[in-house]
Amino acid sequence: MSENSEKPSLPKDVRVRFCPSPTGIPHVGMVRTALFNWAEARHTGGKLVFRIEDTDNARDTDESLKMIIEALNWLGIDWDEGINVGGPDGPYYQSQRTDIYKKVAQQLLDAGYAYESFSTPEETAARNEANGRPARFGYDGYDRTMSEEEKEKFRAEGRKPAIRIKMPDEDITFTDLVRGPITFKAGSTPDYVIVRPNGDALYTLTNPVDDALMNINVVLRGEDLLSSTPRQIVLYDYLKKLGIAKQTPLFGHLPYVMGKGHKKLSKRDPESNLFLLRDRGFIKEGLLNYLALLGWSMGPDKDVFSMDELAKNFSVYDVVANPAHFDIDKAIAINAEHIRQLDTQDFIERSVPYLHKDGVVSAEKWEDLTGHEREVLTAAAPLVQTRVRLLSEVSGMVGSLLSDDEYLEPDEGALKQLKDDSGEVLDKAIEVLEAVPDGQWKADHLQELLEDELVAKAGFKPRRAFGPVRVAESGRRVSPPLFQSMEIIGKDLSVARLKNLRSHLDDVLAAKAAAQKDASKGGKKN
RNA sequence: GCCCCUGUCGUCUAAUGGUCAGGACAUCAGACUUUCACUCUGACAACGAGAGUUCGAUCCUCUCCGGGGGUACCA
Repeated sequence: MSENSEKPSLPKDVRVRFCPSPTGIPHVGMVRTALFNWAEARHTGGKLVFRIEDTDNARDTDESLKMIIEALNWLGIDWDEGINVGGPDGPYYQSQRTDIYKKVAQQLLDAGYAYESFSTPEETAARNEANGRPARFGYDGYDRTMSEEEKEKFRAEGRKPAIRIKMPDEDITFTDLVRGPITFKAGSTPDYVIVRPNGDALYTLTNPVDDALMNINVVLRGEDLLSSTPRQIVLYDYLKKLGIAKQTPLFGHLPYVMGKGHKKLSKRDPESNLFLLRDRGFIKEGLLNYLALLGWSMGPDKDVFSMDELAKNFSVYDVVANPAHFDIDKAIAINAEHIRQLDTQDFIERSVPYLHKDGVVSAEKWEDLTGHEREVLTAAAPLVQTRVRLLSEVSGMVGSLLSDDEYLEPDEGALKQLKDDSGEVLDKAIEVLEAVPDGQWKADHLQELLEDELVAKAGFKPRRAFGPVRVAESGRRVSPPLFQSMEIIGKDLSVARLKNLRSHLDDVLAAKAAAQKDASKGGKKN
């Protein structure tokens, strides 16, 4: 869709990958990376490979791995080769590929592209300091020219070498798919370790080797990996010479997702935790849509779209390079749009787990609900769908409709709706409503009746008239539309609630007055 | 220190060598209304600074400043 003469064009058969390390809980930055890779694959008709980079035993956990897979499944981000689905280049767990890395490291060594390095980090730092270089100068290449005799001496002492890649002394340039041409100056990237002295291959080796073996030709990853690109480019050159890599992939570095202030969204931020967002009531469509907006946009006037539209329109060339802040309010607003777009039945079924968690219904799944629950929810769904922005808000809206309590304790906001004349309002409402024949207990009729009796005849302002009735029926200041609610609740319970609020009214008003007095004293507790 | 990325309303972004610099979220005001929402109307609000190129720069170049990342035997 987009063109950019400064940027290289994509290969015919795009092969992208998503390769997380299974550490910690899935976070939005990770999901956004997965999403863009997915979108690029779907847009171009290419393939998405899903690999797990579990080379860091200390931090990797099975729990994390399960959560990542669950996250992708929930979101509907699917892949073509890799974990669970297999493919021609497996295994797709790096922990099962150690022999491959060992062999490649040896080939690199034999070809002279890599060398054994006996210097410990401490020794390197000490040399830097002794030579007047900052300790952070990095590795100085000391072992590169070490003679065989010296190495032999170290081995005799029982020292084991790390393996380092030789970096050429020249500028390294590549054209980033999102940032354009980037040049790293010669000498700015030291010889780096690919295998630890204990034989463990590091990310620096495993990632490019697997990408090469899995024939990945487009790498879309986080900006944090940008500065490791020059060393990978060098490694690819070596791998190509060894016949291991077909090509150097194209790189595109996606901007960070930032949290508050100028900090990368950290795992401690609750909005970074995918499952917390889901618990909060984000639906996948809304969350994904919002995440796609972080660093990309569909066009001037469109920011609510589906996954299909994303796949149709996405292009890595349109990704912007500057970091984006995660704005929970906008995320919620986008989510609300998607909730409204849901088919009503779909909406209510997706709400059921949240309702169950809040103790509002008897089961986790729609199919397991009672007939009465389903009936009420079906009637209530259209009333609440435009009134919630997150699925977790549904409970508050339908709670009073599903409860069979004959008295609902007014919450704090509801208290404010109750005035000195509320008793008269309730008396009148009870009188009028008790006389309604069962067959006429319908929202329209109730509305007509109460408007007539309370407003027109009794002269109450609508707000003053319906406020107390609402409080009686819902216990809250905010509720779904009153008359429809009363229809759903039914005559007996509706009237019972009115009567009960009426009989509690004096106490409630007294308590309210006391609370106000308290508050005006300074509001300090203890 | 050195290397690299980045800078348009508070936030996400669009567009452009010449426009009133557009939209969305948020905020505020209003309409609708039985509450709250939905919907609609309106308001507020941005090109980090300085040079240079140019008839003209938000856009091109340079410098500075701000922010971020790297400089690991993490990824």
